[in-house]
Amino acid sequence: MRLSKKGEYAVRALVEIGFEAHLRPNSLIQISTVAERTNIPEKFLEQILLALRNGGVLKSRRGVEGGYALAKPPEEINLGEVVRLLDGPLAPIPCVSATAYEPCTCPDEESCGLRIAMKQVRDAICAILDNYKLDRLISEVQKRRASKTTAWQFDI
Amino acid sequence: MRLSKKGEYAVRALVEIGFEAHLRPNSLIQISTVAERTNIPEKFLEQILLALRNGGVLKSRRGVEGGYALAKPPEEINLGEVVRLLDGPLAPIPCVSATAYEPCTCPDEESCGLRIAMKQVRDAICAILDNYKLDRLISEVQKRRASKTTAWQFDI
DNA sequence: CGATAGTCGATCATTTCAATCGACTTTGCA
DNA sequence: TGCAAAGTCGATTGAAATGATCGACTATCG
Repeated sequence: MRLSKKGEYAVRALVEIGFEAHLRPNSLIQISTVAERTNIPEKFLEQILLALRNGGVLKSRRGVEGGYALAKPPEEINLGEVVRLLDGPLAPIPCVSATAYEPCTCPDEESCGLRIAMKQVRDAICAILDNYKLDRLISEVQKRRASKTTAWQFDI
Repeated sequence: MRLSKKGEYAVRALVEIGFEAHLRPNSLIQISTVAERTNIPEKFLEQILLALRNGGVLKSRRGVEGGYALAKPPEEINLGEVVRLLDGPLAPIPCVSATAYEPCTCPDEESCGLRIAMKQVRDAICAILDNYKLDRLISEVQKRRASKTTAWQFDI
């Protein structure tokens, strides 16, 4: 039931890019900067950001002063979308996928026990990720980062 | 976020074995029979049943009239246990796994957005699978199989 | 023109997955 | 005792996915 590195890096990078957008609206951030800050191999990250761009989540500009930015406001980007873009369907098995259904090899899909259970798992995963908007995630992150720095700031 | 074939086959086979136990208590069922009924490659199924046996979910007897049966009552077998046995941890990423934690490459685990979101996913998956007992699953299956056959039986 | 930065396709090594093979052991029964 | 049925076990295989890297190309700005 693992998320791939691509899916993992995509979310981590997106949080960083969204964070930057929050600090400096209308700015662009470079692949190399994102790679540094997130600890993601730069060349690999390149592929991932490109996929996010082609999927309409990011926009980019080439050349000097170029870089990436969110293609839409963070409240319109949800994690389900992002993970699907890089990892494919969220469903644990294809016969319970709403977005990429494929039949199973079991004798009868209607009464298949595995399917009954995995349908519930799929629904639970989708309920979380399809409703997790980037703005909410970023504010969660911000809250935690803030409580780290202020911890010693007030401790004079 | 896929379940492997092993995990898939394990649950399907277990439902079949549990079903048999319900119909004929104290009986053993052969690999070949399970393979036929569930449409699972026999030699592959062999590996899986062996793992379930070594994991304490099934018991077996060799030789003539040998076969497999549940090692404990179906209300003591949960799907989380079964899936972990064949597929490893349920968590989407190792840094949110309770049973197999491993650190991440992100700069700060505490404030990592990916981790915040995936923790929730992990909890949701575990809440479902660790509480899904085999007896409940089997009765769900039975209900659906029954409604299939009686559909025409009453339709005289 | 030249530096910067994204784009794109190809390639690669490793691991995982799904499955199969063959030899072996245990068991029950004739 | 010997044979057939059935589980056990280790090795191997082929294919695919994964994670990553390389190098050439293109757009943009000053």
